[in-house]
Amino acid sequence: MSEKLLLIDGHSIMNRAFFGLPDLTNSEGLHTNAVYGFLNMLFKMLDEEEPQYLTVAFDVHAPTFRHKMYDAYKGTRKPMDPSLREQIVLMKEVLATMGIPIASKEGYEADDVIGTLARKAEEQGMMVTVFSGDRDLLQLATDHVQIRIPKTKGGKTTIENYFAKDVVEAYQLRPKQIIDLKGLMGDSSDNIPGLPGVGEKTATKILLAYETVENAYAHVGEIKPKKAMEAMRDHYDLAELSKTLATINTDSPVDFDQNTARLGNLYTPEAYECFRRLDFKNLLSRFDEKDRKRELPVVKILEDFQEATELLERMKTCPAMGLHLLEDGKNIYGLALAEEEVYYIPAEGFITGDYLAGAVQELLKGEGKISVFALKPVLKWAPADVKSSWFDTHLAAYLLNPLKSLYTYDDIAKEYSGMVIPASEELFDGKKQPAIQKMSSEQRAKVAGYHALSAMVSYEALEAALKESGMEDLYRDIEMPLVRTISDMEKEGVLVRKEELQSYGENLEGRILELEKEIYAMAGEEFNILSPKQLGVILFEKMGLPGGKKTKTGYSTAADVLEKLAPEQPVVASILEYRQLTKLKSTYAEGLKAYIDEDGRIRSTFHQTITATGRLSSADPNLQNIPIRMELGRQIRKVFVAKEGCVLIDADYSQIELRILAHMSGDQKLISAYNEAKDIHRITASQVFHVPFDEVTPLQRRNAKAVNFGIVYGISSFGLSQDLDISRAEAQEYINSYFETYPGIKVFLDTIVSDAKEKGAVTTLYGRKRPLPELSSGNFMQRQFGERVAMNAPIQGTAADIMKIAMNKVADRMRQEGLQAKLVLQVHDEILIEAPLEEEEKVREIIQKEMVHAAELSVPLEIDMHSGSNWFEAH
DNA sequence: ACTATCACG
DNA sequence: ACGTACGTGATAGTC
Repeated sequence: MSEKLLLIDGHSIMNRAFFGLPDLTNSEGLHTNAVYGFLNMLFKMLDEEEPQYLTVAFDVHAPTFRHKMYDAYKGTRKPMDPSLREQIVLMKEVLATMGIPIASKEGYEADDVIGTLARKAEEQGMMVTVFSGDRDLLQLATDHVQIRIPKTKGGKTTIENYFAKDVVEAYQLRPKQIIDLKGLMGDSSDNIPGLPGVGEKTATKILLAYETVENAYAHVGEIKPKKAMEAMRDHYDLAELSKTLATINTDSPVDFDQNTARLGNLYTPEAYECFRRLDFKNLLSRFDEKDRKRELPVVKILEDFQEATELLERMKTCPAMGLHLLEDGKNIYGLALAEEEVYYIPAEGFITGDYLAGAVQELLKGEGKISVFALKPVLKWAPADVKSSWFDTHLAAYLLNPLKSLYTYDDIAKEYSGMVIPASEELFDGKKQPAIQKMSSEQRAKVAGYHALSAMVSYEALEAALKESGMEDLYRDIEMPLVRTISDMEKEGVLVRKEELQSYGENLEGRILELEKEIYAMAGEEFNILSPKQLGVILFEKMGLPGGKKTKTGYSTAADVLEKLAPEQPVVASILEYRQLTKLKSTYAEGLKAYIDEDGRIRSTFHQTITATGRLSSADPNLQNIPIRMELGRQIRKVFVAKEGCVLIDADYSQIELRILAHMSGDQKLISAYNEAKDIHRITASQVFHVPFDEVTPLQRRNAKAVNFGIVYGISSFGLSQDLDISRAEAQEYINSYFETYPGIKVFLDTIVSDAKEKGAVTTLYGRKRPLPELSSGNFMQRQFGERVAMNAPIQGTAADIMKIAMNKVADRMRQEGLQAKLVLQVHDEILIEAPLEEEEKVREIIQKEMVHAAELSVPLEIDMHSGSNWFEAH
């Protein structure tokens, strides 16, 4: 095996970190995000590449005056952000403490230094990995030189890897032709002009035909797209210049010296002190030889009763442990505990599931730190008040990055401790995890043991990261206690009248068959009405309706489209009703029936780690989308009932998001509006359209309401125009006059967006963060989307925070005051409680007080509250 | 596995 | 010139 050199493009990687991470500062107020990001990526590369040699290249001067020729010619070069400039100085100091060599050369760019070192190392028979964010460097790729480029997509960073063959695969061009490519298409981020009107597609086509810029010019008359031909003919000097600018000099006066570059011990006392001073707490664990080098422990299976009980006894006083209960909601199959070693106790023989549940309950009483991958299932078996010595790694990882679709024990361990633990797929041969009953005992031990191990090794770094990003209080005071609240709520479930649900479905069936016949008759043939494809053919081809294409695959048959297209067509009305009824039947009547437990209750799962904004989500079944807007659908709510002797109490916040907007923006006019009037949409209409409050027309109120919603969603004239079915210009006028009326809102939204661009994330009142990778996208649409998300997420997220606080308070008080009443559902701004009749009054007082005072804003929080024997009545 | 549609806040 | 309102989950159809 040949030795390997890792070459890092210092500026490029720091630049990415600087713009990609929130603005971190240490206790002295020093900005550290770029340094921190660089170090994280450096360590990741070292772990993956395991090189013997390492060098970081920098330009001599910051900012780099690369491409002087062109800068002089164009006179545009943004000066470097002073904070980044300072961090580059700091970075070099940090690297020095770790003994990592820095390469740079007066008069040459870092690219040239990297190119030269890569070539020389390759000539010495080494493998080379170049790590940079700059695609220019692809020209350096060979069979032995790999270029690795980090790429952020959907919030997570992946790395693209290019040997020469990979460049060919991705670009259809040899690495050297990347220079020609830039020569033709330019590179705005590098101030390379390129030819006007020539983009990647055209440039590639030209190079596939002519190999090089020079040869293409020699055949300039033959160049295919006429525009490109003219550009080449008239601006060849630009192409030549661009090519020169894009060329990396692999013959600059630097030498690769094995002795200097050899990788020694990075974890020096000086580096430790330096990391500590910079508050890089979660990087400090790398200095601990034991943690860093620690190999994957074997999971010890304790089948012997004596051994198992001894372990459980000993663990009661363990200062810190990872714990994982292997269960599926019905049975407990085993318990894993991790400290120095990892143990698994199967529920077999004398050790029953109940015994293990009792053991967990005892362990939870201990003083030591207990870290779990997911607390909720543990609390279902062992209910208890959440203690501050407990830690849920899954929940913490979600707060730190709520955009991931999945949080797995192996990912968390890798990211927050560096330990590589086999993923679940590895244990099950690439397949998804089977039911626990179907696992072998070794598999059970590993699944449980690895979860416990991951929790054990990850919690310190997670805790430090939460603190660093200002989410410690959110985690401790809101999210962790909420685990208990949700656990209890899920366990309780909501009572459903199965027979009534059944007959509701049967009633629908009759009308559905009727509609089906009608539609077939009008269409002149039988077809599948629910197939957009078949329906499209019938409506737009056979029946000749004015069909506008809309979706990727064909005609859109969405309800709003059909309504606009043919409001008078009876077949359209029938189709829409058919859709509505089949939806009610399949999703609600039949769908829900399948979830009714033995005791007549439905137990949904409320996920705490799904949404980007901090809301809960409900699944299996989803009880947060039970119909209400249409009368027929709304009837379904009558089957959700209170049990004998109880009543359902429903309470929902009144316009909580708009109130939060009023508070966060501080707009005096909106704040006073809330302190004065009951009907906010009416008062908005009155102020925006300049009419007396009592003379607001229903249409004006409707429009004002739509604008209010739009503001919360991250207003756009297009969206508003779609919603109100008006022209974009009209929508824009509404928006303009709204902002004139409430100037504070405009300032607030503008500030949020510019803040978000600077920090790469937005924050709720309670510190919850929503990263915004979309804002740095090269795609205009994506950026536009990012701006709307930036406006919406703090508002929606703060509402979610407040509701979570309220739920905790309500549940706590009901429990503490010895009431039987229980939370049974949450629907974002609404909670549903089942209470014994004799507790109704007391519970209503609790709900009123705790929901309204969950937060003290500059406008009052108000709720609507109703009781009834079923959900229909109570809402 | 993906798309289109539609239920909710 | 682009083509969008923000956040979810379930179902049926299609590939």
